[in-house]
Amino acid sequence: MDKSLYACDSCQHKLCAGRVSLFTSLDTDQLLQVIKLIVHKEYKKGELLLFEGEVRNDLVIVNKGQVKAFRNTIDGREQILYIFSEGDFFGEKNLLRDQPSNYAVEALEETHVCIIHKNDFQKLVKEYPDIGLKVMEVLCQRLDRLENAVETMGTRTVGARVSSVLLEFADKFGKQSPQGIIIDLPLSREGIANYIGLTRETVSRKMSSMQDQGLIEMIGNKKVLLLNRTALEKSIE
Amino acid sequence: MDKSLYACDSCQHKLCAGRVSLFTSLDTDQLLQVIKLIVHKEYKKGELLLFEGEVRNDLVIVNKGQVKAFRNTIDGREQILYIFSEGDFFGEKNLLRDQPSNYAVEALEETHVCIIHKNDFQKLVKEYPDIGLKVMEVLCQRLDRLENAVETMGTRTVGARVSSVLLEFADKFGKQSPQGIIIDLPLSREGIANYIGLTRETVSRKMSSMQDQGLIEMIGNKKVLLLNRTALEKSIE
DNA sequence: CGGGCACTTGATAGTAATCAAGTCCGGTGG
DNA sequence: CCACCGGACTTGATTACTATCAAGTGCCCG
Repeated sequence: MDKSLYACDSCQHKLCAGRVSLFTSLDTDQLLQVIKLIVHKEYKKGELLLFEGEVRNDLVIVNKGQVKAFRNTIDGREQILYIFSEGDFFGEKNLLRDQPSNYAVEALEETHVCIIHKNDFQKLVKEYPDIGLKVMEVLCQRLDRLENAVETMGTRTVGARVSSVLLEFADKFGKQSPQGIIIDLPLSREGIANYIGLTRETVSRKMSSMQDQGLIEMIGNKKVLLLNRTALEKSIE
Repeated sequence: MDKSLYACDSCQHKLCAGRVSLFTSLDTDQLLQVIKLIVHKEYKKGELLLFEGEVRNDLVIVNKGQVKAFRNTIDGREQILYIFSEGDFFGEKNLLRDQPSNYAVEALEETHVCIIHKNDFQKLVKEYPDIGLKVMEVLCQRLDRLENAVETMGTRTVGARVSSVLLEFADKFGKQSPQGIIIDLPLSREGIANYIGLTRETVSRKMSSMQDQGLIEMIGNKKVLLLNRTALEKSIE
């Protein structure tokens, strides 16, 4: 994939908005109209796109890069709720009423976003009801993911938690290769731990033992090769 | 509150649908139109309204009673995801596409529901866009609840988990009284445990210790008196 | 080549699950 | 009205597991 195609420079002229599932129902002219409403912004790794509790009145669409949405918990941990990648959006609650955000959002790498004001977006939804349906669809997907997460977090065995996050990342970030699925991990060990409510040491230990069992193979710290997907799925039980 | 007002008998003639937040934007004539589309159904305690994995094509609105939505996890537990009470609905995913349900739904007590077919509901949404917005709003609330749940389940201390569920139930089912907030527990100890990923013994122990600390007072097994809400909130930290 | 940071590995302690008795309460039948 | 029964809840003892604390180790980048 040539990332440069998605750079914000080309956005302004090509139809970057068309790549976002929200707007797939629109034709070229309509997309051009949408693009006029969009403000672009770029963030470096580690920069905050949104503070926990901040009140905003726009919708943010990730156009390039990755961000994490997280909360600082009362017991001093960081609970990661979502990883948003290209095409994902956040701030949808702002469309309904002005509410403080439940989570902070931080760039995991160089990230470019498209920002659209609540009023403009609401007009779009009224004009093109399909966009509203798309939003609803994404919200339902997000519910699915959180329902799974609640189940995972309630699971008492560490193995099941780590397996489920690897399988989730395999679906979202994995690439098929001759040996198996290669996963580009969006998070560090500590990040993974904060995603599933464990400590980094426990995640580290479990991944090592999975490697010993021949289920996965670690390639540096940022990649994992999933050798035997079905065995990993079974190991959850 | 006189429950008989909400019985399905009167539904057919009075405007039961008007009590549901989904339809608050409609006037009397419109409500009558909606009511024509509704099928009523009743369930006894313990009966299943929906099986895990079942594919349905309608939206179910709880008109009286309470139900739990839950999944049977791979490690043999039951993970409760939601408690739906009067005015809540489920099956919203069916509005978009036919998907198997993520969870089973079981009546916690005698429960009456209103069922509306997907096609009819879609027509309603097109005719009265406010209904679509309401659905979106409820989905966002559900996301809020699950985001909190994920944080809670990631919390390492048992006290925080039990406190958070009591506070949640206090908001949803609590009644103000001179001594404090009286909570009608929708779930047994085991049910609470399955809601927050603990065992019934642990929940029992923690509630006993909270009683010893003067934070709560148990009234039989079905009610809890919340003596000191702010102290309970603080005890989470 | 060196420094720093993320990760791994080891030892220990604390906590919740598990296993196992009891106890309480509501309901039922005499 | 009371005695009994069963299910839900409580409490206790033990075990297993993961967090925590503490050293290392390896890798990436200047």
